[in-house]
Amino acid sequence: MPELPEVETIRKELLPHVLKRTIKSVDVLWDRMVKYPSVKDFTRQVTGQKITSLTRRGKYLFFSLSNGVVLVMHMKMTGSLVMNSKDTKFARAILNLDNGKSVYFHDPRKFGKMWLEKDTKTIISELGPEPLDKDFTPAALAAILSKKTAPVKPVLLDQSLIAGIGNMYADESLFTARIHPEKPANKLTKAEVARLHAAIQSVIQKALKNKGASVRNYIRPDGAPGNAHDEFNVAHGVGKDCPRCGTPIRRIVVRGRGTYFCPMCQPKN
DNA sequence: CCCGGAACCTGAAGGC
DNA sequence: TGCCTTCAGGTTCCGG
Repeated sequence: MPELPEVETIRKELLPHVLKRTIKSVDVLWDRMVKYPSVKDFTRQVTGQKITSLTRRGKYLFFSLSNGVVLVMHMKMTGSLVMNSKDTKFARAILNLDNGKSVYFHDPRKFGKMWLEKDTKTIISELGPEPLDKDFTPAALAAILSKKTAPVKPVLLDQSLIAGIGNMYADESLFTARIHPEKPANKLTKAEVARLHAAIQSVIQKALKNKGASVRNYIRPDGAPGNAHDEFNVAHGVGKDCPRCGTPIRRIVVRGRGTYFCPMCQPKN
């Protein structure tokens, strides 16, 4: 699924195609993917505007437009942005640019959304720090975890606490830090918090380097897959063995999320 | 506040 | 081969 590394890869690779381009027209092929305003008002406010910047926070993409409006996109589970796509079976919206290129919003599941905001603050203020932010220190993570009695995994997934981590990278981070996903967040030792902090950063950095993980429908703007899933240790690894100790990877459900871990390397106690 | 569950959707995978 | 059921998981919303 598109998490921070996937959305950042989309942003980086889309940028040269869209920066300073004018949106000549918009085709909305699935009306309900526009959260607000109405499709008609959305189209009116976007058409003819120049894209002045493309930024990201957590899993949200922000196209800043020359009229001051911000076009926000969220890929949810199966969304992707592809330049000049030939396969239009799952195209839900198309931005046609003045350089003759088009941005296709593909989304088989139709969970993805786009909408307009007056600035990025309305979204960013609801989000916690990003894993690679300067202010995401071990002490900051410790403060976040100490307030929660919930299992550590859903805390990592809470975007208002930390922005950008999804199911795959939560599992990978907990494996790397050798922490059981159901351990109560406020029960982690200082050493575990330090390991988890380092693990989150290294997992996200590695995934960025590998241009995201193509486990489901995620593809990059040029249509190519990412490679981060090649280096997964446990995520979606049922039927495989732990690369560290050889124990079969187990799948449990934590707060409704499929969760993969090594019962030997990540003991409950 | 906290939690569980449903809703949004449809392709893929598994069972029979 | 084909029908049916279940599963996937980001986010929001609703009820207990």
